[in-house]
Amino acid sequence: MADPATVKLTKNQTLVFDVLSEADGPLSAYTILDQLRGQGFRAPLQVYRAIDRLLEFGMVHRLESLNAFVACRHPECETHETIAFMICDSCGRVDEISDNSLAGRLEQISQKVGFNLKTSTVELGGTCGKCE
Amino acid sequence: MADPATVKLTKNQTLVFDVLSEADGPLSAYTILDQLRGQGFRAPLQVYRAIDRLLEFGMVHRLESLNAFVACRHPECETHETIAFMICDSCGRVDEISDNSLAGRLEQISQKVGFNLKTSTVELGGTCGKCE
DNA sequence: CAACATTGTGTAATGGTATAACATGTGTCA
DNA sequence: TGACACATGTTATACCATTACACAATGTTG
Repeated sequence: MADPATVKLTKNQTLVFDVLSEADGPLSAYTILDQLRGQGFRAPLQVYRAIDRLLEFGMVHRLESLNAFVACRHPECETHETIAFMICDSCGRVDEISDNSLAGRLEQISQKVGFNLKTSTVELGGTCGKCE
Repeated sequence: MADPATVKLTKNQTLVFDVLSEADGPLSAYTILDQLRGQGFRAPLQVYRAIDRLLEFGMVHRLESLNAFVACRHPECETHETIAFMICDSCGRVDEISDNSLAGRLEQISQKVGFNLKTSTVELGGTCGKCE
């Protein structure tokens, strides 16, 4: 992802990123909003706009199956095209996984049918080791 | 999926399934509702309830990244645990793919970290061959 | 058949997620 | 300074999904 130290974030982007970074699970936009009311946030759009930029920077990911967002925990990864998430039903913990073999397989599958792959969403549901 | 001929569907379930089967792309619950107003549908819950059962039967799939639903085009597949979708940005066409190697890889990734995999969401975005 | 449980249905209200439209500030640079 | 790009603030609205409650249809089982 983009290095938080090198990307110049605006005030709102910083506030939203900090909330997500300090959370230990995914947060919805409205949860973020509530946590930032003390800092002057008043409308969902303030959150969504910040998130849009953070998504572009690769500093935040969207979990489609939860309608929620997480800070990227994968700092070493500049080319984060294909990321899979493991989402624990039980404790809500989310693990971010970058797997070349998986990425390759998805690319293969696409090429086989002439599909020009741009984005991939891979979200695994289940229970994590700790919760068994 | 469950054989539509062997599963006994209720009236509402049949109506919803037929709308999805005849559509050539994913439909949102509210779009389905609008198409069924002529048949007496008046509230979203009528659609959501039918869809819930159809999802259980495996006759319909939910596309998380679109908040929409498609009829299963994969009749031969009884064990449809792992399905990937290719979604064309341009024409909206959705292709359903069942790939054992992909399913195996996801299971491997999970086992490696002690994650008990139950459900997987794989949705690929891009442009299909025809739209290039 | 009658009593009961189960499941499906109808309706209204509400909650949760996301964007459109428009106005205002703020920094940069010719 | 003026023009521009970009971030922000605010209101309203659209879109997606569920809760709660009442009632009807169906299917057991005695």
